[in-house]
Amino acid sequence: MATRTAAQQRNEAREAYDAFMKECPTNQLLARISDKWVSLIVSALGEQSPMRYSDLGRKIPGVSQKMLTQTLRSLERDGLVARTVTASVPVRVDYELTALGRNLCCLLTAVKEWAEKHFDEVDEARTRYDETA
Amino acid sequence: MATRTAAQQRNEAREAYDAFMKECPTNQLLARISDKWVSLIVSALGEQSPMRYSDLGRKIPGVSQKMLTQTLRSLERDGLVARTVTASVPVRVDYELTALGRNLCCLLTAVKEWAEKHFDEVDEARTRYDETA
DNA sequence: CCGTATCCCGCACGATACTG
DNA sequence: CAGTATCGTGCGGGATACGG
Repeated sequence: MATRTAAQQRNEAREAYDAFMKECPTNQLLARISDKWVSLIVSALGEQSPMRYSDLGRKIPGVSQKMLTQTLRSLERDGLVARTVTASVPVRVDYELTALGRNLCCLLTAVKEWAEKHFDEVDEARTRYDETA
Repeated sequence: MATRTAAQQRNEAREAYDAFMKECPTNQLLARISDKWVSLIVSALGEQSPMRYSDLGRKIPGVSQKMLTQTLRSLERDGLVARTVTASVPVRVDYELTALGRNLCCLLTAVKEWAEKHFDEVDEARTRYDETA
């Protein structure tokens, strides 16, 4: 049992690799931002702010309550959006971008505008690709 | 068999609805771009181009063969990257951004740089949030 | 070297129902 | 109105093996 199998060695290598990778914070943050709900919510709040919970739900097509709440919570945790509760009947909750959030929003709306601008080219490329297949 | 069942009609209506109303095509494209593998691959190709398949695999941490191939294919289909096969032994395949891809790349690397720059603030916000909990 | 094909697991996500 | 709680499932995506 002194001998180490190839599988074991591969596993150890993989674990070491994983451990190293977990420490690369930049990619993690990038992956968090590169999420479709994140970009949709942030850009929605960029256009109009503050917005109520239900406003966001109506503005963003196809989002479920769960994902809306979940994403908003994570954005709040990351300090990108601020949540304000107005205790009344019925309760009113507003969301708006923080300074940091507005900062990021510029970049994301730039991406969104890129999508609007170049959609035709992409669509064209797709049909061309599919025809050749 | 000439009659169309109510279920069929409902289905067709639903599909038409989904196709058109679900959300403007812009948001779909935005969702496609807001994918972590997409952003990682595009930004990798932005730094250095052209790159071989295995180079990309080595450069991007934690990507599987499957996701690498899959994402590259979709990017090729969307006209964002170009794939060049050099028939030799062994085969050599190079990937590089198209003009459209380079265009998008500027924006994505801006996002990546944002992530690098503001990571500390985000991390700080997180610990603050977790403490208050 | 550059993939494609296959299996399979976990969890992201949606649907639904319930509270303050 | 603004959420939580719970359950079911589809599919993203990893591991493995094989083909050109």
